[in-house]
Amino acid sequence: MNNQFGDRIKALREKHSLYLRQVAAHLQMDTAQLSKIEKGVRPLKKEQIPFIAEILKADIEELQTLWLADQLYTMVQGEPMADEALKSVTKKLKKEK
Amino acid sequence: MNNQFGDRIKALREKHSLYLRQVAAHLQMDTAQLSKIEKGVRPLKKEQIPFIAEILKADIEELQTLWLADQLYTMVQGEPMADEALKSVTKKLKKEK
DNA sequence: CCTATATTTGTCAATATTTGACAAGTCAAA
DNA sequence: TTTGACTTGTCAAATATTGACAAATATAGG
Repeated sequence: MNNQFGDRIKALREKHSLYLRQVAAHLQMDTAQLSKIEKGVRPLKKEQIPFIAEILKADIEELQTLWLADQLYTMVQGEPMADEALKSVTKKLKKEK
Repeated sequence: MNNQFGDRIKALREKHSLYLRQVAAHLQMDTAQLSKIEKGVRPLKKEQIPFIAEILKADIEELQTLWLADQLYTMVQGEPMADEALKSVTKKLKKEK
């Protein structure tokens, strides 16, 4: 499966005993939307990560990583050359730094 | 920059002394479109990779890799957690095999 | 069982994005 | 200065995404 981000924010929300309603309000969306985000049915907007990190008292970078990883995984899954491509991108990033 | 795929198919096309017109016809698109694809302005459809590989006598897997790498790079560029996310996806792929 | 509240799922119009097609432009060689 | 190759710009049509709401389901307390 492939919803690390959603699973994580759901776990954090429950850990803090918050209702969808409360978190959703903080993000200015309705509970239905947030529910779908937790389930991985819909994506959260990148710009909203800091807000959700704030209310869940989570590390922004952790959530950014999970969020990106989900996107990348969706893109490479089932691709025969996934490994090669990932390696190539990693290498290219290193060079640029 | 970020157009390995386009650069490669352009180089191959020139190596074989083919006109845009000829390659485009084989892909059932017009030359303007293919020109943009070579320049990286527009993406080639994934399903078309085998066709372009055929006419350019290229290795399908090579082109698939470049194509995917371009997509991935576009997705991670400028992201602070790009490295972490790439590593995590690579790891996840390994586990699944 | 009934009721209340939380969550999930379905739907759909509005909005945004991508695509395909064509016109018009530049450029280089003859 | 004409011709052919390539590039760029534009725009309507096709697709995809989003936001909002209604309805269904799940869960807990009386």
